[in-house]
Amino acid sequence: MSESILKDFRETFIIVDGNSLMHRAFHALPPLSNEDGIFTNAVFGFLSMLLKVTSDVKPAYMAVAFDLHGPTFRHQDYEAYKAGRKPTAPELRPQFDLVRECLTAMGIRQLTCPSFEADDILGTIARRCEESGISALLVTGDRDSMQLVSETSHVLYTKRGVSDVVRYTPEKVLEDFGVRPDQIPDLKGLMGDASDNIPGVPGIGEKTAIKLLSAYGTIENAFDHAETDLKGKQREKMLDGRLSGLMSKKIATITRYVPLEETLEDCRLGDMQGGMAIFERLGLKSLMARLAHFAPQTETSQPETAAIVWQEDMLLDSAEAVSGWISALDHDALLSLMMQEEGFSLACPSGMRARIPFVQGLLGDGLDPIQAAQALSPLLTGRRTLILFGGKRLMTQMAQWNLSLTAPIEDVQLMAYLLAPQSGKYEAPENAAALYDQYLLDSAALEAQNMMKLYREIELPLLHTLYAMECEGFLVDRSELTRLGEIYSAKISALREEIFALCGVAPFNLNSTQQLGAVLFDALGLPAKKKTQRGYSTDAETLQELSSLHPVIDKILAYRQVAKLHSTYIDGLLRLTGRDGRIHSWFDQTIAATGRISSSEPNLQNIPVRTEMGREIRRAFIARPGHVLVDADYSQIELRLLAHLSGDEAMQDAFNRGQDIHTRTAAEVFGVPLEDVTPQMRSSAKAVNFGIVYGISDFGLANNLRISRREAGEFIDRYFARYPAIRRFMDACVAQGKAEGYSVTMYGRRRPLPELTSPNYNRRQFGERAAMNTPVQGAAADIIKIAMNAVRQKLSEEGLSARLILQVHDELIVECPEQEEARVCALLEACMENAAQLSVPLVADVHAGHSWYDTK
DNA sequence: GGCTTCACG
DNA sequence: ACGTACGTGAAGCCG
Repeated sequence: MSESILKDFRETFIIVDGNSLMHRAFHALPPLSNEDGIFTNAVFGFLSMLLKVTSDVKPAYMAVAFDLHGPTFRHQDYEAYKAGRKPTAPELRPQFDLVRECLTAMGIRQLTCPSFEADDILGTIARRCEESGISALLVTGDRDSMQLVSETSHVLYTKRGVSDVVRYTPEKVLEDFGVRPDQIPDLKGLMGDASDNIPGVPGIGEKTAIKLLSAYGTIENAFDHAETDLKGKQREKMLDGRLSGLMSKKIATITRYVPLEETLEDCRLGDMQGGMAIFERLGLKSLMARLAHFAPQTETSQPETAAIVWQEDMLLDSAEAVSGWISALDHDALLSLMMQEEGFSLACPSGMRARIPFVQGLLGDGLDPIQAAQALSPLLTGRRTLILFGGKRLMTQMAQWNLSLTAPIEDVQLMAYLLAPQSGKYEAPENAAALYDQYLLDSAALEAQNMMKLYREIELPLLHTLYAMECEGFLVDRSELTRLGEIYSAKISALREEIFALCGVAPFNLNSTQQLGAVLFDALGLPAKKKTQRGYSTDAETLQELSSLHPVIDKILAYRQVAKLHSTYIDGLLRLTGRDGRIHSWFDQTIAATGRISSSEPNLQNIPVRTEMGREIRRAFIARPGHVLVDADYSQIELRLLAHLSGDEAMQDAFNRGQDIHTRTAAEVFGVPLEDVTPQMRSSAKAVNFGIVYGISDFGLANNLRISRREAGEFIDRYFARYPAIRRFMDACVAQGKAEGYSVTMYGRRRPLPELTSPNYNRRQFGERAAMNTPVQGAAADIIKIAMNAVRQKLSEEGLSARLILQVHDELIVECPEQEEARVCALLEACMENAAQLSVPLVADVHAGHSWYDTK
């Protein structure tokens, strides 16, 4: 973050939208109050954010802008606007006075102006900074402010809560909004903004608005051309909505000329130590500690963990330049490397940085991506540790260019995932220098959260295990897939004819749930049960209940089943089979919030098995000639973990005796001897066991077992009466989650659970179920990862040519020469069963066969 | 692009 | 009064 500021030696002005950030802070944090019963959550969140930005950016100037109440110039002429305003919560209102008291004590200026809003003040400060050659950083949670972004004025947007921030540059605004910053008011003018009660041009949405603006630049110009250039509905909407659109743009435009008394120099930042006393009074202890870091350093102060001072970027546009730069490197043990669209970026801790831009088009100096990668080969195969972001992706890319990446690596994407496993995408740092900075920060955070071992001993080795699996791939019998496809096609045609005949209507698109709903529930008059957002629900569960009312229902269900098999599995798999006849799926270890691995392009973790027709697909997954597949799956790993983690004696006893857990549960719950358990009883008990692992609710169980909610509740009560330690464990999971804010597995993997403090009942309930499920599902994920790494290592140690080719959550598949079958079966079983030492046996069932189908 | 449906653990 | 079982990915429709 400080990098772009160091580059041009400008001073930075941080201007904060006080109202916006206070609201963000208030809603992001639980309603904490101090010893005196005063609510301080918003004050804490706000100041915490302020100190974070200050330490990251080291600004020369700082000010906080606040709204004054009453109508504003921008909105006064627009009555409807007022209706959209929500009253400030009673717990928040007094915190504004508190935070302003704190800011005053810290020597931070507060800027207000009657009739103007905070973002108008932001606009004014940004303009004045631009005129004075100062960089501005606008801190706000208000997307309207994006129009103020320029080369030297950036917006630090608080996406969610106060810690999740994104820095908006002009490029980033264009990327996210589809228009330049100065076009944001035009965009709002066209598409409107429901949250601000800005109407826009009725009927014009985001996509159309962006299209019009990229063609015409401004909303005015778009209106001028609407009559001649547009046609049909769109032309009509634009002509009708002209006045509303121009008015909307006016409302959305932030003024940059607010009459402020203060000069920029008035806002110069001091050491803020004056805040100490009031922080103490308010009981904000952790802020005191952080504020102390800003105290003027005395000579005896400890050396800080020295931040890197990055040198100028070297531009390397030839193989010779790259070699020269590499040979000039210090003997640093580390080097960070990123491959981006524009080129490679490199940085090492001595401060040296370089870029290798990719040559554009056919002309010009420089290297194309392959040449650049070739020039980097000494590093890629060297002994220096490379710090990467998404190392597996880079290894795959290099392999496509016939290059290898064998150097030891660190993967900051894995670190970021472990630190925040549900944020989904992990934004890549801007360049290798920023990547190195993040590596240092994330390493420290992993240490502090006791996850370094998880990273180093499980996730990082797993990256290589997964890469090897992807390279191996899974051999498929294309002719078998084609043969099945023909059978499915024939069934689809036949079913389609029968369905149209039975319905007595003209052919319609059977794949359209809307058209199907219209036929079943309007034309045929069948009773509609569930509704979806778009009309009737036609899912399998709903249709099943109508089965006895009309013969077409079963045909539709059959059609759906075969159509799914054909489109997703036959067509999908054939399309993704490589030239080597094998399917190379992508395994992603940075997706699932619980720590599971995901598989895509294609997903090999959802190949059908539950119905015979679907299971046939597995006949096409085969071992190569002279080889077999060895398949091993954990038996009830999640329930065994539950028995272990909860310490429940009855459940542990069942596993220690090798009993069928669902039968034993049925015997317990129904109070009958094991041998008297009927299949129905076992099936119900199985549903309860599943429910327990998912975080039980009477509603969910009732739905699943098709019994009343009351009966389901009684069922659960009886279950917990027989397994009391499990209830205690579940309660403890939720309590732990609420106290710490996250769930944790026995290997230290964390999953933040902000839902647990949500004011929304449903979100909170969801949080509780996730708190019960995550320690179990997550630990199972950890254990099979340990097993996978062990399998790779043991196969290598024993010199076997067997290779791991697939993982399906609790199942591993190895392909090996026929003569290795017995050894591999034993090795696989041992690796899986010894992956963890639990208080109950961990059991894996192993089977071999020539196709995946045959291993069952 | 969001919704619906359905495949797996 | 509310409205859900936990975790994923892919295909197809529709506006």
